[in-house]
Amino acid sequence: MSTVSGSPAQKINYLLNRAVAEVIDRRELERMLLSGRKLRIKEGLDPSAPDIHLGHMVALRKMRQFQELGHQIVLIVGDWTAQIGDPSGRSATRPMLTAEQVRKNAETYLAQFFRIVDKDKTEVRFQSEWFGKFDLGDVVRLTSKFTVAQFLARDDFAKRFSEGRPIAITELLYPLLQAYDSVAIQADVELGGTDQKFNFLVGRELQEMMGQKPQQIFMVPLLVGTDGVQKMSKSLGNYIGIAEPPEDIYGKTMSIRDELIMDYFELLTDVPDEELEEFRNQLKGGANPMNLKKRLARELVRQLYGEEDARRAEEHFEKVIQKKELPDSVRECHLSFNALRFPGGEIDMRRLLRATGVAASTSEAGRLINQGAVEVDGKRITTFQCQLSSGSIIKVGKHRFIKVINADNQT
RNA sequence: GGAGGGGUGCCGGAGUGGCCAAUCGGAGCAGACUGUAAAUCUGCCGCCCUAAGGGCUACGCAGGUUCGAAUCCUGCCCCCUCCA
Repeated sequence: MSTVSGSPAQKINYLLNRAVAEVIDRRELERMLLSGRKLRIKEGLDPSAPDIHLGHMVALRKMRQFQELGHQIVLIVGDWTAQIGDPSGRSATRPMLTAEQVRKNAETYLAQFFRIVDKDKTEVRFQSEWFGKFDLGDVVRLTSKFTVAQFLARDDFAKRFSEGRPIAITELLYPLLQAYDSVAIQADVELGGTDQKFNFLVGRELQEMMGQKPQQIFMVPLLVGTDGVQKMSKSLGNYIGIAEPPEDIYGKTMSIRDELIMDYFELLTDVPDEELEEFRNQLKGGANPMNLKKRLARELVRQLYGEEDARRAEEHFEKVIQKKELPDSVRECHLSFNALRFPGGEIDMRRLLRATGVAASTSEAGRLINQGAVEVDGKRITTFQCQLSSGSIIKVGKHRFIKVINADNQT
């Protein structure tokens, strides 16, 4: 994991300026950081989407920086709010989760979370610690502090309301619960994406109402996903997961559109600002963006896996994608050739592709073959039947490879 | 409590008795072009069958009418809007 070197003052400066969208209240936070007091930095975990991707990483890196300055991360597992489904930035109601799903998701999430954030400087808390004791009276007291108009001020609520689309009552509850979390753990700072601004602000208000000092709000920019349009999110499928294999992280990074390169550098790496400026000039000067993108891809894999894996991922990319050579290792599939033969004795490639899992169905496999997407040992096939020897390499599309081994011979 | 509208493939959204495995758009996949970029163009985009061709499922659920239903009828479930 990367560490920014320098004096505490320099680190604070970096923390407050690099990859930051908005801080409320900035002056106050700066003062608190300089005071030397150990701050409690709150971060919410939404256990409905267990996989962490680069979009989350922007905030996770910030947490890491806070930790390096000696502060305490308090990670809240939203086991209650997950049952509601956070409506932030969405226009549709989300399905509720069962307690069991939440627990399982949280486990996966934490394992990934601690690849970036220091576990020893993190306090993990479950909402059920406090909401489990809530009774109706508490709920009434909590809800009575705010008005519908206040909540309708929130962008997505306002939009849905005016468009006549449904807003579940529980969704209005969401910001309240999240706000109460801040009270429960006495947060000094809450950290997250800009789409959370409303919820964060409710937290501030509620803390003040309940006699606490209102938390400072630290918002990081939202990372645009691999589609180049919408924010990175799992449900949109435009994400790069931090737990994906190095080659995939590298490869997916290479396929982002050029316009995103600098954003990614700024939000996801510690490449110094001066160097980024230089990159921008290079791009303006007509340099091939691919080279910068390779640097970016390397940086990302290095952060998540280390130098050695970054180098290997790059080699893999150059070899397989750029030079169109075979990868070093190809997934092997052992299967009975005889079970896949036509009466004439040749192999039915459609059934083989399905059996190996490359295609979801025989029909799909047939389509792939008809479209010229399938190569056997470097030769494109155009018919379903094929003479195949054990150990053949099959390539489907641009980057799917399998090696088929005839299991008939081995028994 | 009253009135009205609606549930279609991954999503949006046409279709109101046969020409519907279902127009179109998006997503996705593949091919061409490339820098595995983007954009663009082309094709595919339910499942199964030895590709032509055929079969089987499918339009909220369950029945029914009909030679024939996503389309008509009955019941049920669910959703939305407006009035109170």
